[in-house]
Amino acid sequence: MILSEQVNPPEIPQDTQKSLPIALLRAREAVMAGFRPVLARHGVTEQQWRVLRVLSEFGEALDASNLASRASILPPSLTRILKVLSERQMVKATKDQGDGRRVLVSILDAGEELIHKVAPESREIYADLERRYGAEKVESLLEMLDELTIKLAR
Amino acid sequence: MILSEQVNPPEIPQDTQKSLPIALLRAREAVMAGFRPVLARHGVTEQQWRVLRVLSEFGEALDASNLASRASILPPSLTRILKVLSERQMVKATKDQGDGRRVLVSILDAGEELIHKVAPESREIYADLERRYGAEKVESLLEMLDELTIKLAR
DNA sequence: ATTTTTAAGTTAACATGTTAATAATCTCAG
DNA sequence: CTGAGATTATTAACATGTTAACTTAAAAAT
Repeated sequence: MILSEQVNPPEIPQDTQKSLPIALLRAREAVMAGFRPVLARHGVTEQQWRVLRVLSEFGEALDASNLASRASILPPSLTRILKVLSERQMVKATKDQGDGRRVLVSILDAGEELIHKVAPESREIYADLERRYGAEKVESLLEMLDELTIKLAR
Repeated sequence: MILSEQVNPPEIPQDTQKSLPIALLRAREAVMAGFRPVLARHGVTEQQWRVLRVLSEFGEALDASNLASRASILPPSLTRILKVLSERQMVKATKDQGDGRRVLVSILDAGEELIHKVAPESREIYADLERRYGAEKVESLLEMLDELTIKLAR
């Protein structure tokens, strides 16, 4: 046995965890871990869910760019997602009259139904999160994240 | 001109932005927007960079599970990433003697070189972030994110 | 010692992220 | 009115995320 043998490697990768991008990624994963099963049980992905939610909350048709921006999804991804959601009769995409480039997307009944079915469970997950982490802290964290996003958006 | 014409749609999707997962996603995107170009200029993706960084900081070989966990990358993704990094001679993967299931990954010279070339620019980006958002706030945000991650990890 | 169970990685299949190129349409200067 | 330039959406190509199935090897049980 050699005395100068190094000690066991540290369990905590200090520097790596001090990275803001990774901390954001891990936090997001931790939050979504509770939420994803609910969506999976209803047969939709997280991104499909975001698209439906934005459309439902906005209340009327949205063009693709706007929709992509609000749902934080890149245009190429949105194109594919809309293909799936259209086949499932959850949304409808039509060409804009007056501007042939734009595609107007609106939510259909099947989409609204899904929203209404998932919403209660979703609220429950969120409530549990606030119980565990603290509702005020959630609010505070949201503000800090928004501020960071805004200050870096240039 | 019709007077009852609706006003322009609001720029700010209130409800949608109150979602923690989306806020985390947007913040992460805002941070990475400054960082990604640096990595792209050096020919690596964000995830490849994370793998190299973990290996470099750890200082010795890591088995795949451990590496995946520390880099916040899922095992299937890691398998593919290691294939690429191995071809580029940036890492080396060998079977563990004594446990034939484990794969031990270590960083090679080309990998360390990349780290040393990118690190200065990386620090610069991070410094700029702290200038814009505030170094104390970054610290505070990191703590809150870590706490959230821990409290949800069950 | 053989069987059973666990554990570690990989592969498969599909969805999305990411960047660049392309297609289609609109705008506007000339 | 026309053609250059800008805008919107799609397509392409590759990388990663995500879950499940599968393979191999180690550990535990009988």
